[in-house]
Amino acid sequence: MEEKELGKSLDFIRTIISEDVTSQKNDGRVHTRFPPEPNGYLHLGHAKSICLNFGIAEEFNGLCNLRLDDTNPSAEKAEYALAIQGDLRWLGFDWEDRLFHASDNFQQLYEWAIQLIKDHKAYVCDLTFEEMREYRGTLTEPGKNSPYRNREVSENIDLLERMKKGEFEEGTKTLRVKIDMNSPNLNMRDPVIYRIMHREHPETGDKWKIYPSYDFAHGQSDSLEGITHSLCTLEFEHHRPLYDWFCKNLGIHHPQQIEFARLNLNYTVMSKRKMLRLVEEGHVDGWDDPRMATLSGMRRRGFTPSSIRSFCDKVGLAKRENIIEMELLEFCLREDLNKSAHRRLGVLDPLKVTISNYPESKVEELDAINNPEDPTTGTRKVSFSREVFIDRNDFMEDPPKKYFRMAVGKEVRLKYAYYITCQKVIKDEDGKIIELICEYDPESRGGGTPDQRKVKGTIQWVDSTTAINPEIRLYDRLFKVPNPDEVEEGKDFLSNLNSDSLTSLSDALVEKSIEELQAGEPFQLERIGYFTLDTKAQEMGKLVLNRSVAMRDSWAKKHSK
RNA sequence: AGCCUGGUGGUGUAAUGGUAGCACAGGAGUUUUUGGUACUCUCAGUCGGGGUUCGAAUCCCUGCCGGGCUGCCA
Repeated sequence: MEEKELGKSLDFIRTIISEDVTSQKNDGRVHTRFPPEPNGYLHLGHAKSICLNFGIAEEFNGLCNLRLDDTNPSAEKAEYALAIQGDLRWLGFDWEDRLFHASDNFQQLYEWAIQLIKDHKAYVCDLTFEEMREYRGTLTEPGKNSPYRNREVSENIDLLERMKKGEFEEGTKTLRVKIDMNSPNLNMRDPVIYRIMHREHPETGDKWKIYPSYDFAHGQSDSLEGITHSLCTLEFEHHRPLYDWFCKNLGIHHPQQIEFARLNLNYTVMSKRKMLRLVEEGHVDGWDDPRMATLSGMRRRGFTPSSIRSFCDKVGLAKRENIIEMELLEFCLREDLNKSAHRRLGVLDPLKVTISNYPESKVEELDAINNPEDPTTGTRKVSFSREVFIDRNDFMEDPPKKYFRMAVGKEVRLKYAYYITCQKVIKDEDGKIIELICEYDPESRGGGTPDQRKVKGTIQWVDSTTAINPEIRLYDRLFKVPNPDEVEEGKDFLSNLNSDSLTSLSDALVEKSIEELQAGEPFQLERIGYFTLDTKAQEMGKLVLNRSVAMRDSWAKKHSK
């Protein structure tokens, strides 16, 4: 990652941090953290937070921790914790030996709860869910104090200890903190800081029967880890007064919470809840479906870590709600892959071309450039013979004016091979074109002629004697509309699903060298797009190509209007 | 409804009282053995209304619009 250049304008968070460093707040130290809850897979929205937290740490010579925010064992699993670390490493970030869990602090949090009780600032409450809701008041009306609010310190301690031991049923008691039932901020109306949960925890097993809430664990974990700037998304804004309240009343190191707007991408969904529905109801192939905005899905689709980091850098950072256009993501991928991906030849919809003046049994090896953007990658051999295949849409019987590709009587270049001219079109009984009879110019070997004559069209092809036939999957946006949440009365986001988001091609032909590639390794099929081999298919011994993103196509764009 | 928060081209983001800039998208062109890439040019914006000021995207007032909050989720 490159350093932020001095003099470049900083976003509002970096501005705050840089001022703090200048004023020697926290002794000029910068320490951030990325704190996912291990209850699902990481997605692009997390990537924004990851790049922010790790990026800032690096730019300010600080540190960034990974913390698993595991305060609620009902949905959290070790499997997720592992996947999170894998995705993070894949993205290219390193937390060294600083992997922490909120659960590492359960004992300390418990002691702090006792301290709050002794300070008359916390109490055990017997109100049920329903009662508590009634007592809380509403957005416009104040709440009223719980009848249990003034229990004796000793009784509170006794009750909390028994809650901890598991003497009470779930939902029968909570530990609440005594703040202000009249506060306009509902989070301050005596929030619950411990609830009873008779549940195994992935880290602490059955040791605890009570678990701290997010509000009671997050700021304190930040504090214990020596975090200086606690960056989170906007919906935690109303929790900041609570965050501050705990640090102040516990008298502990007080990190600064700063909120930023979360990332939204059009034509997709970015919440765990909605993604979970897509997975559970079978609308996609799993969390790592290549159409999903999860990091695992994007990895399988063929996104590179650096393209995602570049994207996160470009989306900017502010407090206003935003919906980023998919085009920016695609741009970042193409920008990266154009420079790094090797080129290969393939045709999605093969059309046979017989070169009538090419010797029957001759097969020759031609040189093809691996990457014109990087000459050091050299060339490879591709075979050529009398019978090759081109893409069906590279031929037209009645071409429009500026059509540069093949048509009867027109000369085109087969890339890296020869100039050919179509003489004749062969059709089946239904009138479908099944073969083109062409003649080649032996002088044009390699794609150029001694007389330097120009051909406007250059098309890709594959040789019939060596081509292989993998399955090719093309992906489109998952939803038909930019904002899937915009729905008619009575419908939900699933009604906006794009039923054509996956297209599988079975007839495609590609050059043989592709079977030697590793899953995940990006390559370009010239003029078609960037691809990678599907991981899951490769594990099963099948060759499946996922298209990561199509090439920009200004011709198609113009002619679709 | 109350509280909090935010409004800059189509999208996103800068400018912190002094030339409204950058990127993506869109349009036009040059180069090209990818209708790709690269390069050039171009379109397009301060939510409305008042005020303060020599000067306002920026400060004040007011209206409008968006988002968040009534979990023992995070």
